[in-house]
Amino acid sequence: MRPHLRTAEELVALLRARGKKVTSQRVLIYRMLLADRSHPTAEQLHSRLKEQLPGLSLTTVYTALNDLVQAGEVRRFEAGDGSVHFDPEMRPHAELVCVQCGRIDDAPTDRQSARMPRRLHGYQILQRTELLHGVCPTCQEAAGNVAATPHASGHRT
Amino acid sequence: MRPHLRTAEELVALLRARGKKVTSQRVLIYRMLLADRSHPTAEQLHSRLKEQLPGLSLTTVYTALNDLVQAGEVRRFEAGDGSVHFDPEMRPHAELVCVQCGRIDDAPTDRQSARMPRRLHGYQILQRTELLHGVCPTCQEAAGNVAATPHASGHRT
DNA sequence: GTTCTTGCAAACAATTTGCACAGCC
DNA sequence: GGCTGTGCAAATTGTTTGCAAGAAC
Repeated sequence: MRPHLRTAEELVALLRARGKKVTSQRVLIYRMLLADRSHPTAEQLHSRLKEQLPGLSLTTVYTALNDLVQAGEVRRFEAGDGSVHFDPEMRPHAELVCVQCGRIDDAPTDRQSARMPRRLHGYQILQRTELLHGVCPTCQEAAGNVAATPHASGHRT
Repeated sequence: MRPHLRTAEELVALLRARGKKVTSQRVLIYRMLLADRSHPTAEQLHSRLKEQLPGLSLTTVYTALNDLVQAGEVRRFEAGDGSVHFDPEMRPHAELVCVQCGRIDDAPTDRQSARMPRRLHGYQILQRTELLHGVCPTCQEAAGNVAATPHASGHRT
């Protein structure tokens, strides 16, 4: 029992199974998303894809991504500042979002990250999204090693 | 050491401390947000507030909310379908989001919900947001008690 | 051949910005 | 009185929609 799509071939199978057409655009879009671990936005994806397929329209990218999200094969989330990102990794995991540079990493899924109750407070839980906002290593250094070395210095204001 | 604002009076103190002006609008907006556990959007908040203060503009609501978010006194998050919500509860907790009706509840904060690592994967974690997407009790019933009673019936398609 | 997809442009919705006036301090 | 907040309208940004032509089945 496969968890979720991971290869372009599986995408083809999914599209067929859903009565959708397998177009070169969709395959390319999905390939790009799979190969991109940076949690790109629709626009970022589009601009990268245009290099390979100049005629590709943003609309098509949105359509393809939305389809995938609806099919439950791609995760879509907002970083917190309004930017919307896509992630092909559907296994439960947290996203590390840098509030300074906007960079996003997948948090190493260990203990609690794997937990997703089937039911909670009467709700039937289908999916879980965890966002951890903070400062990435790079930005910590850029901000001077001051903040990098936790010396119990109040970080308010 | 208070965790975060909980009363309108504290809001006044915060504004003063930040050199901001205490306007009737801001107090009203914050009061309304505090009294509203439904995780309203800026527009919902605005339309409710207009009943009490007809002249209130949406711009002002946005400004006030953004200020509060920046001050770290209000949480802002996207439900997953594009709608942006605000929540005055800053203590770590998860949001239960109904994918059918859009209703949002706070998940009873127990065990794992309280966990927020200070550091992870090199990141300095500042805030955590957990979204649990699922079907609320009401929508489960509406969809017929079929899905309500887990009988291993595939819920795909 | 029929149906779904693409690409372009227009339509939309949500949020921000510029500016003059009003209100806090 | 000085400075910030408010309200209105216009500007922006991100995403969706309508439609004709093209590709997949």
